[in-house]
Amino acid sequence: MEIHQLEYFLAIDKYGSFSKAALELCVSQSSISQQIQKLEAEIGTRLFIREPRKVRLSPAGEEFRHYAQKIILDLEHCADAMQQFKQCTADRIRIGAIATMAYLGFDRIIKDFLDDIPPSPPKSKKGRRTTLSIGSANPESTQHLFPHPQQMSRA
Amino acid sequence: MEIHQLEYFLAIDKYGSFSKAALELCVSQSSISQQIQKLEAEIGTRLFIREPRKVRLSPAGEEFRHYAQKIILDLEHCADAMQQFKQCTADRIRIGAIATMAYLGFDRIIKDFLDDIPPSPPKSKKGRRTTLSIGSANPESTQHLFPHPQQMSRA
DNA sequence: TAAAAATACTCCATAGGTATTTTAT
DNA sequence: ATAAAATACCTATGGAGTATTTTTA
Repeated sequence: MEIHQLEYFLAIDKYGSFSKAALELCVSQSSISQQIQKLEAEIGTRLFIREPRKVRLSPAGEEFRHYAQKIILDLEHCADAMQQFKQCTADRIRIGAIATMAYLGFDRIIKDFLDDIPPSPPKSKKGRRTTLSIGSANPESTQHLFPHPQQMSRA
Repeated sequence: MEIHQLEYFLAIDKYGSFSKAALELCVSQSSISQQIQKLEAEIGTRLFIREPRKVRLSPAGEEFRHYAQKIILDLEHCADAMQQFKQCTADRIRIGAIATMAYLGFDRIIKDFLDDIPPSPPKSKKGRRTTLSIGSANPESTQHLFPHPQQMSRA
């Protein structure tokens, strides 16, 4: 039994459809189908009754839903509770895109986003500042809009 | 976050050691180490404080344990609850072993086990009976101690 | 210096993808 | 005839293994 199988199960129940659930979860209908079959094989019975236009829960599925919801909810609570301990050892996110994206204002969107979030505290020697660079795959032509301190010229 | 990571986490907490947990779980110490690092990376903080002779929970780990136990317990309850729906579409288990195993009475052990469990109901046409065959990899020399009905001679 | 964890690789099982077929009204 | 699930087949991510190195009381 896997967490993603529980998530797939709940999404199918929510939409009454394997394909709708696939769209919602951004995975293929085939993957959903395979994972549910695997889950059903492990449990030893069908969880869904397949009808031509929709799927509904079998009695076993009804029972299973109860647990699936509880477990997924607990996982969320767990993730929430752990937030307070999260240590932001800031690293760099590199976003690659064709030049047209900058022309369309993609850089502006990112800069505005960065302006919205609180600046990371420049405390520890290991900690890094949030920075933003826009450039091409060729490092030479990269414009460092918000260069790391070490990379800034001493001018 | 994965279920096996929660299980690894709890085993380490139980034994105060990555290696002991690995033994208990029948996986390598390396796998335990990797999975815990992955989990810690996802959560954003260390769950264990590594000391030379033992590991203990960090404050985040203490908090995490609470959730991990709850989730694993729910998963067990779920599995238990689903037992009642299990449809035993009996299939065949093939156990391969060197000839010496039969000499040592392995076949007897299995036969005694089968005698202990209730016979599967020979109801549906798809249902199969529990059977036991002892033989070599060469099908010709296989002794069918409990052959399938179809395979029995008509004598 | 000796234990235990971390790391560097290698392998392979399997989740997920695309394309197609089956199924049931 | 059609919409949806199942299946066949392929790819690639990542879990697990072995061997080795690092760590610290």
